[in-house]
Amino acid sequence: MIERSYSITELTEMFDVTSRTLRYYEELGLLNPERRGTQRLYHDRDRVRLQLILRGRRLGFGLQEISDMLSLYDADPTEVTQLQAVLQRGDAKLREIEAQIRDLEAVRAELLEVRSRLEKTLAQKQRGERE
Amino acid sequence: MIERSYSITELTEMFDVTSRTLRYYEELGLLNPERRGTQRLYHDRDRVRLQLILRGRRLGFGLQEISDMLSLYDADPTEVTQLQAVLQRGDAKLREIEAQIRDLEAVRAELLEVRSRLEKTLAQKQRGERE
DNA sequence: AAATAAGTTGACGTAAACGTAAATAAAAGA
DNA sequence: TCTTTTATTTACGTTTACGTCAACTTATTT
Repeated sequence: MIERSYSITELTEMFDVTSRTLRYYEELGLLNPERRGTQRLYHDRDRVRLQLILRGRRLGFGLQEISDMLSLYDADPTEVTQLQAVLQRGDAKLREIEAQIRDLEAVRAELLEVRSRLEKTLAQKQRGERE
Repeated sequence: MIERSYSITELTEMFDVTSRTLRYYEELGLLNPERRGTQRLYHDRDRVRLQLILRGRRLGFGLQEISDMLSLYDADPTEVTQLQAVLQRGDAKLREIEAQIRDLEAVRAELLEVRSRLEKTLAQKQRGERE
């Protein structure tokens, strides 16, 4: 696989975001593009991180929260106690995620119920109509 | 089951929200408490709706979006075409939810991977330590 | 070299979802 | 009845996540 690099507009077009968004994410330390003089040069690493960030946004996470999760990813702690702390935080986040999945599945079930109720009503109305 | 009713502070304590939040939701039409003179009187119906709203918030939905979903719940359209429209909107939302569940499960899988990686590193360090 | 396009740094603006404080009214307890 | 307590409306403030200029600087075309 070849190491690609991207200009800011290439990346914005790729993910349908504005350059402001990319600069803002950088301001928060979520992205760290290389500098080619004054201009930003994004690499695959940045692209992947951006993808993760945007998925997080779609899922309703805040940028600070996303930052925390990303720090779990690339954490490489030297101290054992630090490593254990990271593990704890990761587990906590994992439990949150699992709770969220359960909640979403409840929403799904409720929507399906509503759906079948509506379909029943629809069938009745249509039977009534063709008389 | 007895029909209970709640004052605004009872409800806020029940769900750990402020009265401002409840009034704001009312302003947006998400809640419609009875009025006992000038004061608000919430019933079980309101309590259940509030519960749904707060779950929606935890899942990252906006209040407008939540309002739309609630309107699916209590929609009782008279026209067949309207009913079909509601069904369509419901199906669209359902697909969104399912996509969200898939994304969340991906996040879960990634966190589990990170976790096992960290545990391996931890085991190594601990083996190294007791020498 | 001149013109056009792409990118940069401020800096002020904005929508959503409330927080917070002030002024006032109504209910409940002593 | 007097006084806490609870609640109401009004209105300005705040945080997050960007949008939107403006004023330049740097690259790229022609």
